[in-house]
Amino acid sequence: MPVPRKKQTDPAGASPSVRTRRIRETARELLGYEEFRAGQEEAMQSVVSGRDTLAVLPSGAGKSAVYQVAGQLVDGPVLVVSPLIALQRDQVDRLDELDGLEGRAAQLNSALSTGDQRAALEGLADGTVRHLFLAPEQLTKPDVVEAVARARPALFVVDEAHCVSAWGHDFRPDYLRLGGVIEQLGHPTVLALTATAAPPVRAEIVERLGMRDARVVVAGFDRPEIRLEVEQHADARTKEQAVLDRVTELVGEGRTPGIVYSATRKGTESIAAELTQRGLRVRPYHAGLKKSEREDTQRAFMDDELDVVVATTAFGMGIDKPDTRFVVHAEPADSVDSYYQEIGRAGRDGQPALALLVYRQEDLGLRKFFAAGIPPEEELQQVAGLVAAAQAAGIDDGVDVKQLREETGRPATPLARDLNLLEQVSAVALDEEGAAHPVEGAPDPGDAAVAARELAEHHERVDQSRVEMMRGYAETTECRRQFLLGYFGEQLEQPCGNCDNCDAGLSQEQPDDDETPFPAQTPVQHAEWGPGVVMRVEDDRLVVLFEEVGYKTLALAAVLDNDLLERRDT
DNA sequence: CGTACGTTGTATAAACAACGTACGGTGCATTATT
Repeated sequence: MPVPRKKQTDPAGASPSVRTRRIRETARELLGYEEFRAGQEEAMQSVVSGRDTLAVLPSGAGKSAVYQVAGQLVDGPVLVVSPLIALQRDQVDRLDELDGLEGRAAQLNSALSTGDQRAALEGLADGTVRHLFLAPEQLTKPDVVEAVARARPALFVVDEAHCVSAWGHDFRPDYLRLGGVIEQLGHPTVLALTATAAPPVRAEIVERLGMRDARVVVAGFDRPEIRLEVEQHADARTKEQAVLDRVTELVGEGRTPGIVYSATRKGTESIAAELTQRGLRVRPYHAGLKKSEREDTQRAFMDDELDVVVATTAFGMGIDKPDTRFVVHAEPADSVDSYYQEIGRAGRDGQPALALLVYRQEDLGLRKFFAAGIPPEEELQQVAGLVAAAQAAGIDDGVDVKQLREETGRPATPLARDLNLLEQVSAVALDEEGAAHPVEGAPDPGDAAVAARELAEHHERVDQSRVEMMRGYAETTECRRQFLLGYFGEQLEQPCGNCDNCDAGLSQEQPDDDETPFPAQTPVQHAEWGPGVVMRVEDDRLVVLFEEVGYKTLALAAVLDNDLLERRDT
């Protein structure tokens, strides 16, 4: 039986000063906070006042505290969408340790017995569960959505919200369905949390989640304690040798532990083997290893039993070891966003740390390959056709991924991606249960497939341009920190003095706004590429982020000589 | 997109080019067997 909910005592209209007091009291009582870190209180204020909020807070800045505290002050349970089961478990454990919250947090995922899954939803219904953690995939199940809706959640949290943008398009398409779920739940207050999101990623999160009048809180991005270095190599063998030598040297100096990122599973194995040979305490880590092995490696890393973990991107989210002293990349990341996320795992204790990229231009090729992925037009046409056919056959329930899987023999993930694409070009409509229905006036399946493919091509262009920005970072001759911060829309006035380019005396001061025709953040228009925003100004080059084609680097002389850019009013 | 690795072709033969092909990351949930 649902317990009648308490009358709301702190309506959205409560005065800011009352809110401030209650937030501070709760933070002190619950977490022992005497003061807040940058952005925390502002985000809590915004959420408690009932406003949709995107908080971009640096790693380790206590993002969870925002929903832990705000969750106590809102009128209803809190749903937390979290990408990994391991993360859900950690968060539940952490909440369990807090005074007065024992047993009030639960997770819902396939690692639980059916009995425990049912218990979680029952706890939500009777009010004993205050925080429920789940992955987006759970919210495609009608009975889960129904149970959640009945509990009338007051706050819908999307943790690691950059996943919406990074994974939604293909890898985990259910991330794109969250906006619909939020609507179906009557639009509780939405809180999106992430450590790393460049301006276009922020915009995409807000749009995809259907956030209304979103308050965007961005706290200081800079991590001055992380020294930035790039070592260039032409030859593959020399490059691997450099990785081994630099890591051995760091470990020899006692600057441990560290993480080495490699783009492939094979790479992690071979680097780990070589380093072991040199007497280092090393283990590889990637998604192809046994679960028990992965867990033990992570535990060993946390318990200081290892000098180095050599890993693919599988090692990351949820790893919080503040005294990590270095992050070395044997290959570039697929974007500056990912790179910053990965190096951000070093030096969280505020002590000096090193982020070293050992770079070969050719290694970007693998990233470009991963960034490519346009579904075949025939497949899109077939899916669109099957949806239309179901209508013609008088089946009113629509077509869901399960049926499509049976009829096409294809795996669920690409089919869900296809439906997302077709929905975005208004060829089908997805209902609350994720089933596809034909749309009135929809293009025929052939035209729909063409439009959907074009949309996928657009994503691919943008993703490829993000890889190009990674090249930009690796190859820039100016201050690397200015480059990184500029990418995230923050300007650093002076060269940082803590990167290899600054040491070499290559860095220059950013030109003043009146010294350059297109200062950073200027909205511009390009004849071919359309509207964009200047992200970065170098001596003789501009980096512009275009809405349609992503990041482009332009020679300033060519821009001026040929009038390539116009200022745009916003 | 780039690399590793296997096959073909060359034609005093062995070694080596030239070509073709397969492969590469992230996790949820679900299902069928032990």
